[in-house]
Amino acid sequence: MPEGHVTHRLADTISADFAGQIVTSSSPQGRFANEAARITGRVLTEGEAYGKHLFVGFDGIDERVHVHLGLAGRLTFGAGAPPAPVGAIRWRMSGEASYADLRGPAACDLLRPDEVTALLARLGPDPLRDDADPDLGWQRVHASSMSIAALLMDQRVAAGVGNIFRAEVLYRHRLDPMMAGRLLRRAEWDAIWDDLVDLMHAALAIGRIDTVRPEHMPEAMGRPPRVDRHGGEVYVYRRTGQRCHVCGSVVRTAELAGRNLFWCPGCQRRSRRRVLR
DNA sequence: TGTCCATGATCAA
DNA sequence: TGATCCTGGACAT
Repeated sequence: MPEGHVTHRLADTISADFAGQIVTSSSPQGRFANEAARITGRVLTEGEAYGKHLFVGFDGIDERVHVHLGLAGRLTFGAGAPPAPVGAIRWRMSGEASYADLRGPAACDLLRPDEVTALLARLGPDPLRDDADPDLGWQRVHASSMSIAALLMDQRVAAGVGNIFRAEVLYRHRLDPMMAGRLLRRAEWDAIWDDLVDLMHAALAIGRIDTVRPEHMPEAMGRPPRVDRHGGEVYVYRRTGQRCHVCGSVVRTAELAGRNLFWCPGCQRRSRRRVLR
């Protein structure tokens, strides 16, 4: 259940809980058994995240563990010695005082440095990383006739952005999701990028995605709190059929490239700008 | 107990 | 565009 802030948070937790410690590594489910065995007895150096990809390094071995949670994956932590495995645990790692369990990842591999390099070459700038260059994202957006909604899900445009940040950032900038990328102005992209940097850092710090501005928060508008199951206050994500907090229009949804897209037809108008169908 | 669904991405056609 | 993979939670039966 991850967008980029989750992966970065996990990387930070791994570093905080295990860095400098000799770890024990296993694969109760079995599919990562050979690789996991090579980790046991090594000192963990650090966890690091690029977009939705998580890397874990160890002393004395060039390869790094690479994890991508996909839709279903989750990485959880516990204190003390690990209990008997419950469910399908692909990778279990334990340190001096805690353990981590990985379930259902889309990817869990041991990658050589050249493989890591190749993987990172497929990623665009990550709003959560200081080394990100938003111009690389702009180049793709500016050159594309695809919708801005589709482009924001492209990890080469902005690594770590997922369905929630996509929907919410488009809402916050009042953009029609189906507007072609090439019709976006540079200033609009820069504003989107800056907003992603802010929103994703806030989500990283808080551990949930909040995108609603103070003046639109339920308390400020005299309404009861409305926190989505994902854990945050949002404008349109998964609010199909409910009224927009700002203009009162009914929030809509449509499937786009196999994912649910949410938007407010009142605030995100098909404006004077030409848009895709 | 079963089905559908999810903050994702890849692959074949 | 559709099928597929991964796991577990929500919901229906």
